[in-house]
Amino acid sequence: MNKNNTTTDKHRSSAAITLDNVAKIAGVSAITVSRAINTPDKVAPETLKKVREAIDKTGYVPNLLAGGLASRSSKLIAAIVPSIANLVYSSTIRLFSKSLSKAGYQVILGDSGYPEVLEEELVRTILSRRPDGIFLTGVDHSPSCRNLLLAANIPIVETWDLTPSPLDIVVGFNHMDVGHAVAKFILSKKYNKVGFVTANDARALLRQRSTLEILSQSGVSDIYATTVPAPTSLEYGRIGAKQIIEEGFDSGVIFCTSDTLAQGVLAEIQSRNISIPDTIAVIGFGDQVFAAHTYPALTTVRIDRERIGQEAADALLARIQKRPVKNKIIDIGFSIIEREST
Amino acid sequence: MNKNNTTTDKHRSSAAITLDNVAKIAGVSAITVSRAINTPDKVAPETLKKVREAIDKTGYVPNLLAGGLASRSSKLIAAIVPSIANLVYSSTIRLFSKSLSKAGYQVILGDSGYPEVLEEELVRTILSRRPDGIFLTGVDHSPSCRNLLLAANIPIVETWDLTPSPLDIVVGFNHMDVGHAVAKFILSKKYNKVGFVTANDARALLRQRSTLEILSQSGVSDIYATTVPAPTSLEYGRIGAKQIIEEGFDSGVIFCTSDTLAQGVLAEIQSRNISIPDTIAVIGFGDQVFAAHTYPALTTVRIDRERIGQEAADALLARIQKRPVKNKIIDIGFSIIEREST
DNA sequence: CACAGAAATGACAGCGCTGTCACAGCACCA
DNA sequence: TGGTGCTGTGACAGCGCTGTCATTTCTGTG
Repeated sequence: MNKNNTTTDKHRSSAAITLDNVAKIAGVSAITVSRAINTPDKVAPETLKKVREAIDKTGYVPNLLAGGLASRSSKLIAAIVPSIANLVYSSTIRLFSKSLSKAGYQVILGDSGYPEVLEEELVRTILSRRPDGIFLTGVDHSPSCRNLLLAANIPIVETWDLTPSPLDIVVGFNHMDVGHAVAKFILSKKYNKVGFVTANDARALLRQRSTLEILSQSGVSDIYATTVPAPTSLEYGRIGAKQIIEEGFDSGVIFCTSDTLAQGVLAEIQSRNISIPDTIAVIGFGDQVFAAHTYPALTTVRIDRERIGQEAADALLARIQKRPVKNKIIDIGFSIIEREST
Repeated sequence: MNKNNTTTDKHRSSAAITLDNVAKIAGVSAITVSRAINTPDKVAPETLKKVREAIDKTGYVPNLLAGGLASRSSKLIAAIVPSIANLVYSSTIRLFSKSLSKAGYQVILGDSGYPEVLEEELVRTILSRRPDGIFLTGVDHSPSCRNLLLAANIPIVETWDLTPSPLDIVVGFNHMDVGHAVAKFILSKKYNKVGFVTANDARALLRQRSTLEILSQSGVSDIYATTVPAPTSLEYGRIGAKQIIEEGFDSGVIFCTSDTLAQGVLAEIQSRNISIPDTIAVIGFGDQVFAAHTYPALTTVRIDRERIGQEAADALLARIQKRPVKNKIIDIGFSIIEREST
């Protein structure tokens, strides 16, 4: 309330504490305070002590807007995800943030899940903060976005998918391979009919299509499929299951493109008093934390979401610190986890 | 690749496009470009057109670090939440971000859910970005945090709880009232035994305690309670239910401090082939999107999480724009939604 | 037709920090 | 004893933008 304004000089009001104030109090120059904060090993121990005391006394909080402008490094990493309210992405982002914060970077999130906001607009907004790197979900971007992104001249990591020609680095897995693997799993179990509850999302649809591909090659033709809106929810899982059951699906296996959908499918089946997995089996996707604990426990495709975040952070840091990046294409793979629902 | 660097003047490399570049191309001064971007109605239509063309041609993206430094307004709002991977908070944050982005503000998230990171440290980091306002979850902050926050001299909104003495503004509901209301609901249903699966979190514990208070006043003494770690998960719901059932709880109602826990409780009960709600009834908390669609549909306490985000954004904007704030304490209330699980 | 007042534009300084270069002081070795 | 190289510190300019005030041009009115 009162210990501000050492110099009531200017017409601008309520002077916040600046580097200069701290420097004056510590009896050193501003640049020394800067070094004491950012590269303390380049400052003599006694000087450091004086500076630290001055900082404590004043309650100085550095201004990273100014720092970023001067150093041309904002210490900000942008991440664009389809929805922060989707657990699928949040566990990845959580590890991503955590790894980066250890290195002194902060993550700023952009939510691309609002159809009314153009992706390009979002990217512009984000880039105006001058992030030192950017995390993207997916590998499909509009040409204008690609241009913006490339012009920004910062490290980029695309995630959740794979492409032979990433903008910079890509960390993900092959959705077609997932589809094929699930198809083989289904075939090995000799289910007579196969149902699909698929979210209306490019990657989910690809997984479904590639499952179907192998299935029809192998002569499995009793297929019941429905597409539900993205993002997935338990409700849409129930609706999807209801649909295919009413179309005549009465036994076999249902492959859902997310564990959340699968959870809804389980509920719908149970509400009809149909036994799982004896009459209808269910396969999810993602291996969310809850998948192992539903009743019955869910057979699903495990994706190491945390690892995506970790690898993305590592790759970005390597690029930023101009260390060599071993691999521009990082495939984290997947595995089928068999539990009680099949 | 080539249309950069109009002036290869300095030793600094790879010149990005700046306001000055755009101004030169448009044949106006830098400040006019600034106005064309920020206050277009103060610029003549023809000038605006010229400037817009120059911006399009160059692909100029404003630098908000510089802008924020000069204008002393970062257009950034900080939000501190226990975990971005928790849907309870993410739906609030989503609406909060959305409302603010319409007004030209961006939200930067801080995750306070890592016990190894001190809250004070988090707040410092966030404040170093010079946000124009801050969103806090909960009303309990360490004294050092309060000081930091107050010294920042920016609008603050605390959420998810109520207090007679907010730092600035508070948007939430009364957890004790929730407990009382649930107790009355339980009494009205005449359950003989009451179980609690409670997350180890201050607000959840308060809800449980206040439920218990009314219950014991009314002579209900057959109580089975267990506390599970926060954040809540389906798994802990199952574990909690298992515990109280093994302690002898065989009929009545279980009140869970989150819908996620309740979902786990449902699963555990079903896995034991106990009928819901005839033998054991279940009450959740939060009314998450899935609550209406579980099997059986979950009776729960509805909290309008989106409204918390909306009101918080509105209040913050009012403060920032120096409009009067009608109410510093905003109680959004709650309601009990009765479904099939009771 | 002169002049007040609004509308449109520009010049300039400075927001708070850091990169760069310069320099003082000191230990060490031939 | 002089030079070499290191450590610690400071002066200075400038990052890219906007607040402020000054200036010019364009209305409309009596």
